Amino acid sequence: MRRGVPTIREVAEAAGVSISTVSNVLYGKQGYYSPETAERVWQAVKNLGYRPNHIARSLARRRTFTVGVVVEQQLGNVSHNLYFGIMLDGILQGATDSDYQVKIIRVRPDNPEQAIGHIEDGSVDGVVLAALLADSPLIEHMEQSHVPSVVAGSIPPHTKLPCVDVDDTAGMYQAVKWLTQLGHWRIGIILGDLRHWSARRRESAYLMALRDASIEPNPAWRYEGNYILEGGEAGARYLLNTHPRPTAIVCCNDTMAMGALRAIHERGIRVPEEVSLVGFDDAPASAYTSPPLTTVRQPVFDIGLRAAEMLVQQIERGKRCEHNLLFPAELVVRNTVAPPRD
Amino acid sequence: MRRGVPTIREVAEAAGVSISTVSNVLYGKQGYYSPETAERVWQAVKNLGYRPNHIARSLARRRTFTVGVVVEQQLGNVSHNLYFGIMLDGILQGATDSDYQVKIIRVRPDNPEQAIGHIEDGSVDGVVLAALLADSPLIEHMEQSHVPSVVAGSIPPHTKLPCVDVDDTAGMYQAVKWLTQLGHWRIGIILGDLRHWSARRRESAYLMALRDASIEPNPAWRYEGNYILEGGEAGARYLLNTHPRPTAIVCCNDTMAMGALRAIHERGIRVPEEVSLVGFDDAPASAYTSPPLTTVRQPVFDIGLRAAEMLVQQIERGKRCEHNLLFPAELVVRNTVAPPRD
DNA sequence: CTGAAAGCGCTTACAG
DNA sequence: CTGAAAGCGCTTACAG
Repeated sequence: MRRGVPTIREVAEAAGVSISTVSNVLYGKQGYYSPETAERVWQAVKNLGYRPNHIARSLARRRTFTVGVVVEQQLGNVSHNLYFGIMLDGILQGATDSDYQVKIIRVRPDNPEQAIGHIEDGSVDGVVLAALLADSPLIEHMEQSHVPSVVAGSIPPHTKLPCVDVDDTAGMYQAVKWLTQLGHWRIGIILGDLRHWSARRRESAYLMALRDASIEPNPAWRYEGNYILEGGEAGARYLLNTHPRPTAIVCCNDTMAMGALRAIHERGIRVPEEVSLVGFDDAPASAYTSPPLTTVRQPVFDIGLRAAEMLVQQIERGKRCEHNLLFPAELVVRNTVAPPRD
Repeated sequence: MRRGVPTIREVAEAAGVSISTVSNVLYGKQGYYSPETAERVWQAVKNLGYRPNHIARSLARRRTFTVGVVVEQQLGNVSHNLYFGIMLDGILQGATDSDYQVKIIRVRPDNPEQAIGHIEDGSVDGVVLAALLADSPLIEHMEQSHVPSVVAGSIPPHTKLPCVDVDDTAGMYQAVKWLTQLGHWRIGIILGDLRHWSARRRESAYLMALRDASIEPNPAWRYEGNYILEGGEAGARYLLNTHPRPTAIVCCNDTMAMGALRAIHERGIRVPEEVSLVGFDDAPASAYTSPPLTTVRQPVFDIGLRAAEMLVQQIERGKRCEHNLLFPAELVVRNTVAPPRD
């Protein structure tokens, strides 16, 4: 395996210098070598097709220049939602801009210890914890850990770790408040997976907005979803069977709103004339549903990007970033909301 | 950075044995140590919270137990399509099942050399090339490389590298043939990004199916798309403005079909009564469009999974796998296709 | 400006 | 069964 790959030693021999010198010119250390030496070294590098071994370099420097992205292995994450892909893209951008590579660390629900092993085994300089579950032991672990971390796409209430996320409380509050101002008071909700902080926070914001409008929340209009299409569909079916049924339904992400839309169509109910619908995320597809979905936008790519940047800073400055970063949510008005008819 | 992390030396001291012995018990080498020794070592490991350093281990063994996933940084990949997320999930599964970690290697169109550097710098034992562009220098490079690789989600015509993908030629052929059998002959196509082999192959299959039905392809009914929503929308707008317009439109992926659906609705044209529509992928959302999308299913997760498995085998057996793996495509009939009316 | 040497934290023959 | 030693491919003071 990997036979015949040239090492720094062979470069040194070919250039007729020591390996220290090769290393120095590779690093461009000013004042450590003459121009002629550099020239010979670069020639040898080129002739041999030499590339520094990243592993050896990492061991010697005790820095790997790679960050880990830790993500739960489960529904609603990678495979069922563009959310994770977009965030990963942002993280990739932020990391590679600083010349870090990225490794995926997947945590299996039944075996978080394995993930911890991969975080602590020296193979990454830091990790971004992506949309972790509320009961994940990872966050408590990372608070004690020597390896730097930042939390992205979720804000555990009491953590000391730096977090970057959307202000979903404000976003959801605004959306529900707007519905109430339009005259809706029978407002149903299809919740996200409540193991996520985001889902819990969005429910709280919904309740707060109702209370502030002096509307008593009706438990019959509350459905526990899971952030995926099927959950949205089932949720809408359920809500549409309540009596009286809601005049508006808020979904805690757009994927569920798409599922809900299908169930609503199936019943022959018109959106927004007979029922209003609002989502959360502003996923790419949300402008393409019919009718186009009114939703709350969050900057998922930027969340990933900034999380990676904060992590890199933390790694390089050697101390923890003290502030959280909360992006504002933005209400995106399209065509699924209208005042109630009755 | 990472101060205070215990090393094998400290474990050895705590257990009162040599580091070789520690290493041997860690590896469980039969017959290399007494039960009592093992006991003392494990105690020390536990007390100190020792974890073997993965980098040091990699250097010593010249094996990193990590595979790279190389993916183009660009539209239509990660952020715009669930395709990549699902494939990544499959790769993750396949890799972690064999205790490999995975690193993302992103190739920037303007700088493929950088990606090659990350492949060849010893930080991965092998790579899966995910949905590479046809003109990517990566595949030619990997054919010469010492590092094992498998191509996933694309089949470059003449490569010696093992490939795993769907048989999209058969899938597309079947779909178009079916349309012709229903009586369609004005069949438009919204192509994928033609820099992908998949897009080219699907076009060929479309043409082949037309020819086999003695239908002359009309260049006016051919639109070059890009695998994303906007392209599908623009493509449908274009096709609906041709005279006469197609009675059926085939989209080279579901994401574009969703875009097309929107443009069609916007024009007040009914699907499938006035125009039939077929997609490709069977993305999760495709059962949720209205009407639900008829499409060609490909097993994206399994493509990723098997690609990773083949790669691991190649790494461990030390020799290249000789056969490609072509999953059958399956026509999924939902509600967007009907016989033409005229 | 240059190079010998120690060291990064492991593994792996090898000798005993 | 056990340990001293060499080695993996680099980097980094340090002496000259």
